[in-house]
Amino acid sequence: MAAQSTDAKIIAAFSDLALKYGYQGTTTKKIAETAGVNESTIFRHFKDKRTILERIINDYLDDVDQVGQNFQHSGDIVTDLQRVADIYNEFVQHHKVVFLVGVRESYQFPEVGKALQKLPVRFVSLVKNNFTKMQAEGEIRADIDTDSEAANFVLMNFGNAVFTFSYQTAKMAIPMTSFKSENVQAFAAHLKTH
Amino acid sequence: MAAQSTDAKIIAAFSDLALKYGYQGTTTKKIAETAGVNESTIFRHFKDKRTILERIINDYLDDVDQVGQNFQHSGDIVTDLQRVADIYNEFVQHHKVVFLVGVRESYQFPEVGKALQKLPVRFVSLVKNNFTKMQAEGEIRADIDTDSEAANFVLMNFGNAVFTFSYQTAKMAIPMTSFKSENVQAFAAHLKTH
DNA sequence: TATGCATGCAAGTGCTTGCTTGCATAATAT
DNA sequence: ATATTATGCAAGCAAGCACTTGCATGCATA
Repeated sequence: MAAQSTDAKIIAAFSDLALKYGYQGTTTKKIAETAGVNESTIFRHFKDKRTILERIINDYLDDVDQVGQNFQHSGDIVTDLQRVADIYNEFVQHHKVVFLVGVRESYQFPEVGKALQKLPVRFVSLVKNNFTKMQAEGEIRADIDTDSEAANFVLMNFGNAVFTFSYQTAKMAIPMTSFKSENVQAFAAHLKTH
Repeated sequence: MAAQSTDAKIIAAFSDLALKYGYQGTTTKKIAETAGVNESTIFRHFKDKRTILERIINDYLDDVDQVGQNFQHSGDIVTDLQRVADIYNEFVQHHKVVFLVGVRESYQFPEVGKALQKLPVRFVSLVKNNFTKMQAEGEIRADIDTDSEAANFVLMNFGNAVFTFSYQTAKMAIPMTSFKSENVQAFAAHLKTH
């Protein structure tokens, strides 16, 4: 294990705790314990607690405008939507602190709420463009409303992500492999030209 | 406006604030101000802050096992799913405090998390039963996987509910009328026998 | 060897939180 | 009329919070 910088240790501890207890429930004392660092050290590295979150948000902001940018259009609707679901899921997992704080505590962090809004916007347009292309190719039906379908698909992925985080302890969450092979597959099959 | 009992005023104030600021962000001082009641009065009516929430959870629990019980099967898939979406939405609106605290702060309230899990379970089975019946009637396709379709529909409604609450200030939320006439309609149309 | 930097440690500060207490007052029920 | 009940009010308490400060210590660099 590579030696972690103090900054990194603090951010890792903060992230761990924020997932479990939320931002408000994450105290600087607990961050210090978890990071194996003195509490005062935290404030030598970060002006205040909020600044730790802001650093994490900045990482997210660096990524969000590029997500799905290198998406590979396969020509098959099922494959494509499964890829999109994967990209969405990986992005959310990678930025789960921002995602969860945004969903849970955006009333405290308008900035996080605003930042998070970019996600559905980007994915809806990604999916919608894909649908339009596939309609032209004759892969999917011409008579569908691409706006509604794209919104539905993103809502489904969003719902699944929130559901997974909220209920992961309860074994109710759908494993990603099943979500793709069953749920996404079922959704995609309906769009296919027949 | 009918004179509200002190209990009711406190619960109403708590609910208002919990929606805006979450449970942790709802202080007894603010509850008192909002309810127009002295802070000490709160503790004469409720053992502690948590008990206020518990009262609200009990109301939810009284309802959740009966939701959708009097659902009227119309025979038309679009109509039926629109009705289900309505029932889901009304239930969530009516119990939004439990819904939101459950989504946001279930790590603090395992009881709320557990209580909330009943919702998707109930709706999935409601929708699935409906699908099975409609397949027998020839209204919807026989070759669909009713489990996946029901899960997708509930995920979509859940996602939309969370999304609406999180982003209602940002004008990004989908109005319920559009959600029904466009999103639900698109979903349902795919299931129909052709 | 000397200098600077990052950290630990211990103490503490001011604020907010949930919650309590004792007493005065007014309305309500008997 | 008397007793009971509900409330307001003011003060306060213990705990937890984010954050600060001063000093000692070790480590790396010059």
